Amino acid sequence: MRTLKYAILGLINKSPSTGYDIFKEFSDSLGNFWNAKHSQIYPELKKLVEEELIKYDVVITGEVLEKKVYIITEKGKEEFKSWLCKNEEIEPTPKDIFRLRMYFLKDIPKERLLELLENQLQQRLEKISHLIEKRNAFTEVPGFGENELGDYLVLEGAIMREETTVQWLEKCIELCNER
Amino acid sequence: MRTLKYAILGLINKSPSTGYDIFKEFSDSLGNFWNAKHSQIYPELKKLVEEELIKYDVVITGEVLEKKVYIITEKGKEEFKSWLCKNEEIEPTPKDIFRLRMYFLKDIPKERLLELLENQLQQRLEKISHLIEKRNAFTEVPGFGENELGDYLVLEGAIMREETTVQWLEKCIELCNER
DNA sequence: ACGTGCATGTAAAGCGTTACATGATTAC
DNA sequence: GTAATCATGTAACGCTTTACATGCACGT
Repeated sequence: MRTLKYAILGLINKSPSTGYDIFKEFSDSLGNFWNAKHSQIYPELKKLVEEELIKYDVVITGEVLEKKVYIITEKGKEEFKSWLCKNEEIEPTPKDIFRLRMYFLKDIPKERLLELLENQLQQRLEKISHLIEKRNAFTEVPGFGENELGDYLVLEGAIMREETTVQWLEKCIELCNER
Repeated sequence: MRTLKYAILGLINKSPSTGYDIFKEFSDSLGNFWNAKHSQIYPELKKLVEEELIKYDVVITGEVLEKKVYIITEKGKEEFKSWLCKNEEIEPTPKDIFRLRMYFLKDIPKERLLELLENQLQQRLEKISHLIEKRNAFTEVPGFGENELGDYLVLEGAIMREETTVQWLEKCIELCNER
């Protein structure tokens, strides 16, 4: 499916980037729905150059450090946009180790079970507060056509998703506390 | 991390199963948070036998068809329960191709964008109705200690997750329709 | 001077999907 | 009879993570 290919192509399409820039973006906002390590990014960039979807300029930082700033080609733009407009089946539900554990909760002692649930809850709450901070950086909701709409929507989606997870965890705690 | 190992171990711990049984369970309720193809299951079963966490009896179905019914060993039970009680960091947000597309929505023509969103919405709604049917099979909410509590909780979690996705899609449609 | 971050790569191992292969059972 | 399902496996490929490897730039 080569999804990483299109994720990278999309980022370079937004603005010229180095491999390291792309890596950073995956730990930032994009991390809410895609990510990759640098060991996957650099070989993929090489491949994209071979396919003539991107090219690069070498830029010097400081005295000698060379970095490759990638830019998208016309061919790359076309291929990216054609991918972007494709329809798709919804994906199978993503794997989730914690839910797998909960499926087997009968074999967890009650006290331990509640500890595990509380711990997850705390971690999720912390994550939400980070996400909300990010949302606060938007002074207002972007309108259609504005650059930031994509960023805003996926951030909003991440917050909604996390809040629902919290509600689910609270429900689990409630049901496990019942007699 | 060997998560598949523990998923399989947990299933065999619940009740003796063949490889095919396990495969079926992954397409059923478990599919909401874990799955595997038979090509991954059979080699894993072999490995678990080598590790002495499970063993099997050969049972004849019909005239000649042999099937291997796996059962968990004491060692297997111990290792499974020890895994089950382990605490864990929350996982990075799962990858989601559709959200990746939405992040880049600026490059999708408005009409096409709305088509894509509506299509996702329909698929999610259908999925929800299947999940709700399954929930209806529970005549009442299982209490703590009952066998079905795990099943119920992860099903409930799946429904909540899907409903939130629908709300998010509706929000996307609304914001993309503005002005 | 030293630590953190910037910057780029390769290698090996693990995980997952698709395809290749085969054959019996059961319900219609 | 024939189609769907039960039943079990291997091989090849692709994607992802962890580890190996190196070195500069910049702020304090």
